[in-house]
Amino acid sequence: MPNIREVAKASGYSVATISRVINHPNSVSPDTREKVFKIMRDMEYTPNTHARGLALDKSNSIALILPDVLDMSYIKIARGIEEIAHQKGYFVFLCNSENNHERELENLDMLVKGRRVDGIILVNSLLSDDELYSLQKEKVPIVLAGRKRQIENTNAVYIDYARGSYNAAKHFISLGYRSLGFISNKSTAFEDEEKFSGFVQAINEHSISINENFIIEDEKSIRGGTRAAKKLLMGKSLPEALLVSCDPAALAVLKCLNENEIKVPEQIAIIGFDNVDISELVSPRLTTIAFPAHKLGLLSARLLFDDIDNRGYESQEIFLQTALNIRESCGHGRTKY
Amino acid sequence: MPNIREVAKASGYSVATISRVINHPNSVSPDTREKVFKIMRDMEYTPNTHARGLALDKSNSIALILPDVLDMSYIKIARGIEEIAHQKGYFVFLCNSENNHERELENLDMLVKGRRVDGIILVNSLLSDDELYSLQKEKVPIVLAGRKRQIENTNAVYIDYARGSYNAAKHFISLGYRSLGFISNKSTAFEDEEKFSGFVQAINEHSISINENFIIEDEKSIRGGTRAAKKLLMGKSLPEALLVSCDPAALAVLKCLNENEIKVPEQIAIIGFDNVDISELVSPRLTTIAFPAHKLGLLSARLLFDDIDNRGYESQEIFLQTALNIRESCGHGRTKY
DNA sequence: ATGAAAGCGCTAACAG
DNA sequence: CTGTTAGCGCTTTCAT
Repeated sequence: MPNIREVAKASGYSVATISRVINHPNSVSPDTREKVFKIMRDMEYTPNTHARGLALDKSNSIALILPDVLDMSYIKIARGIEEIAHQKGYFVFLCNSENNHERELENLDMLVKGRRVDGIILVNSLLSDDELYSLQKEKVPIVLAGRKRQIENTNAVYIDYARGSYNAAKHFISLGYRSLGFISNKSTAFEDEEKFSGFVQAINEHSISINENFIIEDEKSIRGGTRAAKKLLMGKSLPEALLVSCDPAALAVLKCLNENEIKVPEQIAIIGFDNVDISELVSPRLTTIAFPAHKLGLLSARLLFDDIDNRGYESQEIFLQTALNIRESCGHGRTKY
Repeated sequence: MPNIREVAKASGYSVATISRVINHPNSVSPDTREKVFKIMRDMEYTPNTHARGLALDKSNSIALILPDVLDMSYIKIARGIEEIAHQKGYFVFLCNSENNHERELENLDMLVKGRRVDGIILVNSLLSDDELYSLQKEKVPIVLAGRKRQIENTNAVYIDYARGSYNAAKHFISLGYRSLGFISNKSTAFEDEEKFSGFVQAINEHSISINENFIIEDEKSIRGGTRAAKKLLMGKSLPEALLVSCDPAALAVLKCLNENEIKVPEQIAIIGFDNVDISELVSPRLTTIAFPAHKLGLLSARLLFDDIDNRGYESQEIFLQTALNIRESCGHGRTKY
């Protein structure tokens, strides 16, 4: 693997000139430029990123920190980010924080101080305000994805989860349901609190009372959904309508209800969250709250690169809304009572 | 952000000593070791990876190249890899080749020559033997995941896709089905050829003839499955049993059949591929060919790190078998005829 | 057990 | 437009 000195030697130019054609091609005569490019191609020269990184204190890479790599919604976000990064010639470090606060912090430290990433996208981060502040002090561009910005001067692309479940609950209410249940994800994530709060808000606006037996918390997964459904079925009565914080769990609930010969939506209406691909393939087709995950990724990345390319820009906060995908499981079209 | 010189100054030791406590803690007196560690902690010192990478020609990072980040099976692989890498203190570059040969090559070049990754895991790679050879010449540890090794001296963890569909087809045949169909993924991927070849082999062993109308190729997705199902339904007759190369497509086929009031498995039996989580939540529950994606990731990573830590080891080839998850859609338990 | 200094490959002054 | 060179932060001989 040749280095810049060998390219210089082979081309008859100096090291500085080679460096120039790489970094400022216009500052060099067209003639030398072409010659040098040709030689670089012939020798299959690729600049060493470590050397360049050391000299410029820049890595041409960004970090993406996800709470859970196996969650399809996060993956869609990742995809959007990778797309933009690739366009810009950046590579992305994939970090799975496993919803673990400590691990997120530890990774961040290595990434920022050690690897000198040029930017960071934190998806549904667990960081406290203080931690965010000290990250800011490192002067590395950040964007908070999925989470409302709580501190000044930071880019954020926020998904209005609360509004999403608010709308879903409202939809239930408008269809005449008065007894509502909620299955939430067991986690400390900000996102999950929000989902619940939107639900509660809708309920309060209609002075409907909440039956605590219909509020169940379990793992964000198929298993969690199954367990929650079983718990629900053990009670004396069922809610008329049920909002489930994630589609996989919602699908599991659907399945469980089906096995117990409880008709959806006739006996109990259901709405899920996330619009997982499969949700329209089940029967009844699952009504779900969709959020633009891919777009979230794209926007987060753009915001980040705006900041990287042009530090000092004013930071932005973008709100993204969810959409209620009305299908069959919510009993839309039923006669109100 | 302090550098090693400042730590040296603050501690009263030389730069060399600081470096030693970081890299060879035993080559230094216990006393200084403790002192220096403390100072490093106090100053929140983290070594600069670029400088270290430059000096050692090592990056403490590996590259993971995937054909499609949005495919759940690949993600499970990625997860396994990330787990091991994190344990070893490595970071992973996530690269989406988008099933694009050119892009895979280009990324590889930057990654190996530019970023000096310490190892590469190629999942279902599109690389030709020649390309693989020249990669080998760069002396960077490689493991081929998902794909049979075709060149000498390279680590590979291979999934026997062919055997998977062979077994599925055999299962169909043992249940008495004689008219079989196959919906395959439209792609140039090695994996997809294999799936088909296993199917063909099973058929040939029983001198069943193949009806070309029942062999359909479409996109590896829900949409592809839907289109394929429609095409099938437009024909005069339906096969008795259908093998579908991926679960999302299989689920779409199920749905489509259901809408057309064709009973599965009574009128047509179905087996999918990949064991997507949701496949056991639909009705009828989807029989599917599962492969150990997470394990594949784990093993690939271990093989890679064995090679990184100890170059010169003999390379290994590991075969992983699929498992036929028999559920309802294949008509298992029906009376043979 | 510790220190001094060369060198990893590249970029950006600075000088011509 | 091009060349010379210091220096980025770290590791590792080579001394002591």
